[in-house]
Amino acid sequence: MQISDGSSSNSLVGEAIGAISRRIREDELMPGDRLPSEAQLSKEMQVSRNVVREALRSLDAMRIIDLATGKRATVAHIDHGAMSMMIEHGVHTEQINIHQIYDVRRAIETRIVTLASIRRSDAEAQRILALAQAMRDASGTAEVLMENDLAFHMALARASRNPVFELLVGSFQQITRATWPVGWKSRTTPGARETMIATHETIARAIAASDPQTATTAMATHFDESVRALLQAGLS
Amino acid sequence: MQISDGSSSNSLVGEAIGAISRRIREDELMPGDRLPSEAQLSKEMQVSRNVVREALRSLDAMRIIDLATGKRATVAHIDHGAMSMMIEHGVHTEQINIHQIYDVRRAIETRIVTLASIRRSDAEAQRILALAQAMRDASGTAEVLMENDLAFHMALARASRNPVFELLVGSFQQITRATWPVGWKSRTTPGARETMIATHETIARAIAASDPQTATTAMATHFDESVRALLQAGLS
DNA sequence: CAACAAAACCTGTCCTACAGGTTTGGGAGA
DNA sequence: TCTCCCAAACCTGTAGGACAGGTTTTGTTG
Repeated sequence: MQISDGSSSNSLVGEAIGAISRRIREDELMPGDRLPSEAQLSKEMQVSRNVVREALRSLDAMRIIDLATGKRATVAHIDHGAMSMMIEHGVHTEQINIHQIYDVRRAIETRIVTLASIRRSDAEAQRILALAQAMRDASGTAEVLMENDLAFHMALARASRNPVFELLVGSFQQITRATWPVGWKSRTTPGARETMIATHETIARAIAASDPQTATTAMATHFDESVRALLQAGLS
Repeated sequence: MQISDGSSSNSLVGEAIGAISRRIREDELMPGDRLPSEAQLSKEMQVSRNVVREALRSLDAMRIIDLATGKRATVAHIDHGAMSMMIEHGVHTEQINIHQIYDVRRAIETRIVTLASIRRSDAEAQRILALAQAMRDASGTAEVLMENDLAFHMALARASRNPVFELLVGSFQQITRATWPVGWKSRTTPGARETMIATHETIARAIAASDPQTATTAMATHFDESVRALLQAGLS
């Protein structure tokens, strides 16, 4: 249904999208490399500059290229911006619910900590420990705590050395930001909140100690606990 | 960095993207609902129709809305088209390698079979069994076998009743299509090929028998075996 | 040879025009 | 009154031109 490999849709814009992405592949352009100008593409494919622009916008929306005024389009680095929007759209239109996202995150992040335990650099281990500490330091301010929590999970994904995991964790960040407070508020006792922070510390220490077993178990526990908190808050 | 919640980039198109997605959210439009016409949006936001069109194209590229000639734009159902292209782009530009994708698939699909074993309808169980059988029937023709293999994994994702899993499995389909033959060819002995098909049958039967344990183990084995096959083929 | 300024190039936005789909509303006929 | 059908109104797809700012290239000067 979509473009992908060979040709494309029946519209000129669709064909242009196909032609441009094919060109990126066939010329083996790497991130940062520049594409031809709109005028040149327009001339080459014999379509109006309008069509070229809409095709470039589409590729930009998918984060396949970067657009900037005055400069020519460049091949883009992977980035979760587009996928974030897709996920958010799915949730807002009730095609996805929060539990489904947590289930996916659990599956992904338990694997991530396993890999992170094995592959993390020392600097990454330090940063992860620091973020866990930052969570504890900020335990009084929900918003700061949340941002450190998100950064913590992102740091794990990065330490897994798999950009796809990083992409996925990043994609869920935005929607998590919208629902995180629900889970936090449902942890009414100091003990429940302490446990949540302590679990992050356990994960951080296990990764620093290159102990995948402990790290993975702790992450699984963390998600079990988070889902319970969300359910308790009566979230759909 | 991206739009998402509040406002947006500094370009008119960026603002238009933000305004339109905000409108979808605030008006609580559901998939299939129609958006205002380009002319109307253009008048409302005081920008040229050109800007509106580029914004709509962007949202279409992210599969947030559907565009069709003559008709007004409608809110879209979730679909993996955009993510497929993003993944393919990542692989072609060497930002992602095949092993990383298999690692993610393993993490996701072991969870999928667990869920599918529990949640699958009888019809889904039948279809999954039928696809495993189709793989065996087509074992002589690599291409048909591959398509049935892909359909098999897609059917599992659907039976997990989590649209995010479906989205992810779908997203990896296109790139898998490009690398699947490598793994198949590296299974040089009839025994290796038989094992690969038999594992799918084991998974199918376990799901039909609502046996998550067996299904999950078999899926893990399947991925271990697939990764070994790819390594053996010397794939980067 | 380095620095700078002008020229050439490029993208962002607007406008107008028209070909061909789609939706709608009204009229003809039952 | 209701149904069916067609024409009018509406809408998107594509083209081409124009111009205001950015960015890159180039050529000249110190």
